[in-house]
Order: sequence, then structure tokens, then C-alpha cells
Amino acid sequence: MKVTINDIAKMAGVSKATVSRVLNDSKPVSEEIRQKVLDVIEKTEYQPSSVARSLTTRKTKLIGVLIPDVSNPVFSKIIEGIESEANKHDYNILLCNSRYSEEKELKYLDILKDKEVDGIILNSYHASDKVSKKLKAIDKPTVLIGTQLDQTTYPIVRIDNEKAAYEAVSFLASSGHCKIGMIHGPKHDPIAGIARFKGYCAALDAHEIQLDENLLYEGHFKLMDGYEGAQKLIKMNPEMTALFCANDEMAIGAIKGLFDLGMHVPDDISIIGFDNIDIAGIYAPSLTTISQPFREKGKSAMRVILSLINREPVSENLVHDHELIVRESTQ
Amino acid sequence: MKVTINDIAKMAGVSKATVSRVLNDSKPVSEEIRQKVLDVIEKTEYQPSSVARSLTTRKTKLIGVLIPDVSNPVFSKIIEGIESEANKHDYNILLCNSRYSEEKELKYLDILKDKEVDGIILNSYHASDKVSKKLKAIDKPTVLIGTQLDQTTYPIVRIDNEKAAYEAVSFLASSGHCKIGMIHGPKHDPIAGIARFKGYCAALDAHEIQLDENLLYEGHFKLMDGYEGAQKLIKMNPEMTALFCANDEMAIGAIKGLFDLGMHVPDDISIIGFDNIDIAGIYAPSLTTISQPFREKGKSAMRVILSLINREPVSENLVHDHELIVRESTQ
DNA sequence: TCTTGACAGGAAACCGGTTTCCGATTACAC
DNA sequence: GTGTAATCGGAAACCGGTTTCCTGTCAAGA
Repeated sequence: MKVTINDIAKMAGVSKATVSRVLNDSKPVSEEIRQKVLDVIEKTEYQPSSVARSLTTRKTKLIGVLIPDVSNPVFSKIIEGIESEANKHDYNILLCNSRYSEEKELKYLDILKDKEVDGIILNSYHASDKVSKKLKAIDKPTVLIGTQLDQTTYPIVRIDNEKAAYEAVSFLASSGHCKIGMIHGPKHDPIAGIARFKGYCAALDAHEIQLDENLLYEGHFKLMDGYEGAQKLIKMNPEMTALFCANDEMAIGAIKGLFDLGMHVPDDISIIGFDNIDIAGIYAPSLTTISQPFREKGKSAMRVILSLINREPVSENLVHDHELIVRESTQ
Repeated sequence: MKVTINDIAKMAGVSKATVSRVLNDSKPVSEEIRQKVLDVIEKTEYQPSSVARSLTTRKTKLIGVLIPDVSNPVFSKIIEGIESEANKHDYNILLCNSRYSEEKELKYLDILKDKEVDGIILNSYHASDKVSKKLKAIDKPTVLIGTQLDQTTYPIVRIDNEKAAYEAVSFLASSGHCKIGMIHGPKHDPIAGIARFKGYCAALDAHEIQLDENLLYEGHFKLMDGYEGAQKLIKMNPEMTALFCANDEMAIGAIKGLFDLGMHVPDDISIIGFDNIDIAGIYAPSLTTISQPFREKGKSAMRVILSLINREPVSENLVHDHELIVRESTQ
């Protein structure tokens, strides 16, 4: 049977209150008794039950991390950042993988309430009203990563997606391209979908290039979206010389799609991605892309959660730096 | 303030025992009272505290998953499998990322004990005696994935690494290659290190090829290990026509390393990897490799844990199928 | 010497559930 | 009408900690 605080108390000949005090340094205990208690604890390898402790302290040392897809490197790197920071402060990660389903997101929010996590880090895909409402009902320290929620004021950790897209497209325009296509994300995604598209528009505008609906294709960040999108766009616009993709996966799909039509990157067409995932640097041709610090974003989010838990002031809007990384896929 | 079972009891005019019975169907309750209780629960949006429940039931519905690196797709896919199966049965994942450090592995095992998880899935990197001992002390349902631990009899979920490596190298030999190098893993890794190397030896043996120490290079599964290893091997053995790498990352590194020396895959040299990570199919040239079902392994592990928790019999050794996927990097 | 205050440590309440034990009510058989 | 069994629901113990409250002891000050 597991040894409890009562066993320790009996064996040390003290009350369990005293044992608790020794464990937590919550009140002075004479050196003599303290040593006796510590000896017994050592001998029995006693480890207090965090479940019991949580019941009284109302703290679980658990942080719920809700993301759409663990196996997507974008999210797993964020998790890694969160974990490393959490670990430093004795917090643990309750992993919630929504698989891009709103139903699962909502279900997980219920679970997080039930488990009484100390904080929630939300990287949502379906930033819906329902999610927003449920989150409010849970009423725990919450941070959003790359997510926008209406009618809420949770701190947000992000990069300036619009500016980053602006820089990417400006780079293309400055390099002499004027027929620049874009494979953008879905409209319901305010971050990777809308913001990056806005940046694209703004850059065209700044370079006095007319926005052309025929140069646009909507994808869902999957390889095949890039593959099909690139093929469709180049067929409709043989004069297109550059293509901006809202993420690296679609960019690589685009390179493949164009290759299968006999076109070569960057000789025939320049391509820029977004995110700088590992493959981007390894792929042939290596991918020009926007790099964003996923691990750092995770760490920031965790730090904000800690501040919220400790009721320290936090900034509402933590914008991380991005960087345009020029490689072989553009010219 | 949070609403508790006592509040519900008072509002419904019953005892909290009755509320508990309604919640758990643990004893018959008259329809009239049941409805009254359910109404109050609905109205108040009451959700019982899983912390309090865990204290009495001694069950946390938490599964500790200990892996070396979340951001490695190999592991994140396993996690995905675990999560999807766990979710079906109302279990949750406590994520433990050891970052390949034994110290962190041991620390996390302490945390798992402290948190009183219902089960542990261990994909260890340092399968040391200390880990083994600590695991025994925790005394919880445990499953190993791709890990060997001395002096223990935990169920193991795995593929037949030796046979898979044997098939890969046999494929090369049957294709006419007889100078076949290998970039293998470290010797302290009984699975991806030793077993795959053994398979390599066995295949050479079966094709009556002499093992040549000069054709071997030890790496740690990193891209750069493959890059440097391939360059070193080809310089020492210009006659080498095929190279088997213990994982895909090293294989891709090898392709790059050889490319930078002016050699082309597969025209000048054939390369086989291991794992079939996403990049393998996308890379140019696409990689011939051994595919293993990571998600399925995760699911299996979780199923075994569930069986252990329910005290059902389990098989000690769950071997999943692998598959040789022939692509462009071999000829 | 007596009073006062500081301080260590114990008893007990409490956190929010589950479960055992028991009593009250009702139904049924004789 | 009485005895017995079945059934529903309440009181209380319990899970393993933390914390409040209180008591007894001892030292310092008057």
C-alpha cells in the first residue's frame, strides 16, 4: 500500500500537520522534529499525493494545451517551447489534440474545466463563438497563440502576419516580379488566412500592382492544395512568374506541382513559403520563406500564463519577430 | 464561486450521496428525485471536480507519455495515435518530453508517480537501470514503445527492426550492390541502434558479402550525421555503391552530403532510409525507406494500457508490420 | 515572583467527491 | 394484522493533504 502523510506522522510520532509544515516550510518547526520527520520521509520514500494537495490548494499545476495537430511540426515546436518553460516552474502539460475539429475543441474545453487546470494555452483552429463562450465559462488564466477570438481580451502571442506577408511579397516585387500569385488560406482563419492575404494585397498596392482575382487560389495548408493550386494558377496565367504560398507545405506542393508540368523553380517561377519548417531548408530547391520562432512563442505563452496565475500584469499583445529567409526558390 | 455537489444537494433538497448516485448510476434512485437532481445540475451547469473524485476513486484518468522529443515527427505521430485512442476512452495525456536527457526522464518519472497517473507509456532513449528501477517503484500499468529495459517484463510495442533492416539491405544486395555501407545508430540504443545493425549484418551474410568495418559510420540520427558520415564513407570507399541509413533524417543528410561532393542519388549511389517520415516521400529524389506505422503503434500501446488497467490479459510483445517502400533513391 | 507574549505543535475542520452502513417506508405473503 | 424482505435515500466515514484555531511551555520584562 502507498504510504501517506498519516503513516509518516505516526512513524515520526508527530501530527500530520507537522509533517505538512516540514514539507512546505509553511511554519517554523524545531530542528529536532524536522530532522526526525525528514528521516522517516527518506526511509519510506514518501511522496505526497498531488491529487490530495490539489483538492485543498485548488491548484493542479497542470496547463491545458489545446492545438489542432500534434504531428504538425508547427504545433509540436510550440508545444516544445511551452513544455520547456513549464517544466522549469513545475508545471505539467495536459495535451489536447483537436484534430481540427470544433467538436473536439469544445469537448476538450469541458475536460480542461473538469480537470481544473491552472491555465489554458489555446491555439485554436475554429475560433468560434462557442469556443469563446465556453472559455469564458471556464474562467481560468488563458493565453491565445496565433488565434483571434471575438469579444475576448485574452493575451495573444503572435507574429505580425500581415507585415511578414507584406515583406515576402515586397521582396518578390522588388526582384522585378509583377505577376505574383498567391495560394492563401481559408477565410475563416483570421490569422494565417486573412492576415497573410492582407499583407499580400498591401505589398501589391505599395508596388502599384493591380490585384488580380485570377492569381488567387484558396487552400487549406495541405501539400496537395499547393500542388493543385499551383497547377491551376499557372494554366490560367502562363505569365505568372512568382507565387506566394501561405505556408511551406503548400509551397513545396506547388514546387512539385509545377515540376510535374515541366517547370523549374526558381528558373521558371519563384516561390516563397511561410513558417520555415525543417523541410524548407533541406528541400531541393531550398525554400525562401518567412521564419517565425515557434519555440519562443510557446515559451512566451507559458510565461504569460505564469504571470496570470501569479496575478502579475501582462501585456495583452506579444508580437514576436519574424524574418525573411532567402534561399534558392526565388530569383 | 464554483458550484459543488453540496450546493446541488441543497438546491435539490437531497443528500449529496443521492446526487453522486444520480451522476454515476451507482445505485437506483427514484425517477422523481433523479429528475429533480438532473434539473438542478442542468440549471447550474454543475460539473463535478475530477480532482475530488480522483482522491476517493484512486483513478486520475491520466496517462503519462514519456518521449525524448515531441517535435520529432516519429514521436509526435506516436503521440497522436495514443491520444486518439485515449480520447475514445476518456483518458487524457500528460505529456513528458525528456529532450533525450536521462536526468529529465528520471524527473518525469517522479512527477508521474506524484500525479498518480493511471498508466505510463514509455518511449525511452536512456533505457538505463535507474529508469528501470524507478519504473518498478512507481508500480503502475506500463507499456514500452520501441524500448528495451533490462530485468523487466512490461509489454512492448514494436516492429521487427532487425528483420526490416535485413529486408532493406537484402533489397540492395539483390539489386546487384555488394559494397553497401551503413550509417548506424549508437550502440547504447538497443532498438534503432543495435537491432538495425544486426539486420544489416545478417543480410550481408545471407548474400555472402564480407562485413567491412570501413563501410560503417556511427551517427545519432541527426541530419548532419548523415551528411558527414556519407562524405567520410565515400572518400574512404570510392567503390561504395549503396548506403543504408538507420533513419530517414540521416539518409537525407547523406543525399545532401554526396550531392555536395558532386555525386547523384540514385545514379552514382543508392540510399535507403528508415521510418518513412513525411519528407521521405516529398524529397527529391524521394526516399526508398522502411515504413513503420507510428500512429498504430501509439494506438496499440494505449489499448494495452487500457487492458492492464482493466486487468485483462495482454500479449507481452506486440510486433507491428513494417514495409519496404521503394522510391527513387535506389536503383 | 508574577504577567505577558512568543512560539512550537496538536486537534480538528475543510476541500468535494464516493461508498458503506443503516433506518424508514412500502409491498407482499401468510 | 403481523412478519419479512426489498428498496430508496440519508448520515457519516473516508480519501490525503492544508490550514485555522487553540493549548501548553518557556523566556523576557515588570
